[in-house]
Amino acid sequence: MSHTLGIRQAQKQKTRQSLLDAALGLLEEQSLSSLGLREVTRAVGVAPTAFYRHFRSIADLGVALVEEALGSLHPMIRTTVSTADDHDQRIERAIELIAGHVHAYPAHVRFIARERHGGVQPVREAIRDQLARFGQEVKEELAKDPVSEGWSDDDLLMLANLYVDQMLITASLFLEAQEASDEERARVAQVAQRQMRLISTGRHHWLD
Amino acid sequence: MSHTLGIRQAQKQKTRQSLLDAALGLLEEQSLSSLGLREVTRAVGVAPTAFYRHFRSIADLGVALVEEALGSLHPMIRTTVSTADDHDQRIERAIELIAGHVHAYPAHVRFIARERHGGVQPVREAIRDQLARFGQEVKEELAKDPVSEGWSDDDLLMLANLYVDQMLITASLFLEAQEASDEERARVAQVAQRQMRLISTGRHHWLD
DNA sequence: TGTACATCAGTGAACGCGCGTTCACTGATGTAC
DNA sequence: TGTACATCAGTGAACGCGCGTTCACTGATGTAC
Repeated sequence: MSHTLGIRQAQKQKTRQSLLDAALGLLEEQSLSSLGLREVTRAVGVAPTAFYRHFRSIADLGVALVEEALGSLHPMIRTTVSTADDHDQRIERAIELIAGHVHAYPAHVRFIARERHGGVQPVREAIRDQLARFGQEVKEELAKDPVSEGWSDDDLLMLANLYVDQMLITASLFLEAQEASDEERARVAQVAQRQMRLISTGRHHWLD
Repeated sequence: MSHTLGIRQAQKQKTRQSLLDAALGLLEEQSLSSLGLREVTRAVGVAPTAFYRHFRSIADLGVALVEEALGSLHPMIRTTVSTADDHDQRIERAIELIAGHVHAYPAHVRFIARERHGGVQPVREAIRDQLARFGQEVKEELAKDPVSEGWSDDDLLMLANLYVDQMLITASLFLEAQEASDEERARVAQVAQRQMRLISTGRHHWLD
């Protein structure tokens, strides 16, 4: 049978998760650097001092949120880049995947977009590290594609990071379009698709 | 002769500018949404209440900072995009211009990168509006280029916004590289140049 | 299974502090004659 | 040029409030026998 946590551990994890969830909710309308510890505990319904049983500080909680928001995305990104479809179909599915993710986890996406250049250094660094990993992973998948024959390692990474940044921009545009109409969302998808296609066109003629 | 402000008006503008400068300095290490009014007035050396003679709120000051940071950039961007050089030279000069701007106004650049997705809505909107203007202006300049023959208006704007986003990403990378070595800055410049060139390559083959 | 002790997640009072905003004020600058 | 009044940028005291952090605590859960 699977390892079962003790009652105490299970309850602790539950409270910790509540703190993360509450913080994420409160961050829809402010930045991490202005989020208060008491604000978070109040939202959860525990004493302010309980916070310290789980995190050293708000910055520490922020780093945990980065892991929660990006940690599980690595396999998803790998498969999306590597699937053996036609190139245009691959782009289309990538955009759909981003739209779906933004729809399912809008608060996480907003958090990453906001704190990527935000005022809390450890959180910025955690995001930068995760994005660098994405870049490496996309590069590795791109390297397997026959189109990449003759490409230098530097150029593959350059292209991979271009794709990663483009994904983030697209996610942030979908986020803005969330509260708008279906038409607006479709428009965002179409523009994002054509930008990706233009980059892809550049890729195919890079060594001309 | 030019219009001279009264002593009172001149002094008022000076204090206002001091508030903006002090705020920008304090924002190197935090976000606007956590910046305090008293913090700003303390840094300037005026009473907290003096703040209200110039701005309704910190958000209001933030909007003024957006104008200061981006307002004067419009002509600069137009000339950079439109100059009649060789395409590769144009890219090289654009990257140099960004590097120079980041070096001359690091705090302004950091402010825009940070608050573009930050926690203060009016500021986010002001930045979005300015960037949309940049997009339009770049589009208009691109339209004059013979390479754009046969392009739809939508596609021109799509490309223009791709360039604008790429400029911001590059600026933000230069900012991170500011405190690092010359080599690091050169590496950023090289990667940025090749990304721009790849986009440019896609542009030349878009209608193939 | 029952008992005696250890652990530790969450409590609640207390602290000193800086916050944003109000208000009536002052005194230098501006204006009308 | 001089005078008398108006304007208004900046002041300083006061307010109520929520903040982060400390501390000794409680009582349910865990562990050893």
